[in-house]
Amino acid sequence: MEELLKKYRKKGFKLTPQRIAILKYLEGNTSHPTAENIYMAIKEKNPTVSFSTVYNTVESLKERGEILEITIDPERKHYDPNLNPHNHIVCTVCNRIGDVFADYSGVMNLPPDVLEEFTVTGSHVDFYGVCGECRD
Amino acid sequence: MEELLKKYRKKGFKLTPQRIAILKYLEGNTSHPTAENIYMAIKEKNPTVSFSTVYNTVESLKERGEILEITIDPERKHYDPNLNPHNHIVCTVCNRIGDVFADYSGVMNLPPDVLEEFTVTGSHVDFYGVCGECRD
DNA sequence: TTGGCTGCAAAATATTTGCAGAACA
DNA sequence: TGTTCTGCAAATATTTTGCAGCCAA
Repeated sequence: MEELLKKYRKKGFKLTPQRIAILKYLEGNTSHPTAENIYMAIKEKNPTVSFSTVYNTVESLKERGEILEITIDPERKHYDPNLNPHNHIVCTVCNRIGDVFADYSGVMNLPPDVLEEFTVTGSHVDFYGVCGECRD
Repeated sequence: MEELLKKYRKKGFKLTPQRIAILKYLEGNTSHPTAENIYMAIKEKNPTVSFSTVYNTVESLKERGEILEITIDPERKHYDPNLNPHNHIVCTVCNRIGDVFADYSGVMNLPPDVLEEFTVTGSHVDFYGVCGECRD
């Protein structure tokens, strides 16, 4: 845990109690939380934390490349602290997001007309489905 | 053009002047417009159209499977009248969305743990890049 | 005729921002 | 000590909704 804080201190990321709560919540978190999820989870132990601080902090972490913004749910942004290349599957009923660890790097072959118009920097493969809990 | 209206009439989709304007604007449109784009484009010739009507109509068209909602831009929803299987590439500078016509159906191979937890219904491959105009 | 659509306005939801005070480095 | 962060509140942006009147079928 101290490892985590040391890492951010070293990078010049100012550590306030609110930020520490956010970082601890995100560390190893695979639930792909929204800003509201983070806010709710943190509020329990840190009642004074504000929504602005959560938004400001995730924005800051996103800019520093410490977390990823996931654009798979049209209703709101989700965040993912797992920087290892992986993909996502979203339940079309409850919007829960799961991880998919598989290599789809082969899909980088693009038609010439696209390569002419765009300098391609990356790709995402997203999956859609229905999760076990929603199958009933 | 009359083909277009006939098609919707046949499906029991009530055709008002506002809806006709929206359908004509979307027909063959490859610009992946947002609700605002549609509203702005239509307002010129149809000054009384309201934002609600645009939202209601695209929602209705989406439910009927006549257009697709694109979730590639975290800031807003885009719509695509092209129902043929294809993918998208988004410019990370100006958010412009381009079409990618290529077959990536091979990516449907998912790890067993995911297949156990989800009934997979589909996949999307999205690309990120910088478009010609933003390269300067 | 009538059920569905429109437009207005208001509400709901998500996110951003200005600013004065607080606090980390 | 100074720069950055926090919290509040207000602003902004996107989308949805209630409802009275309208109109396509």
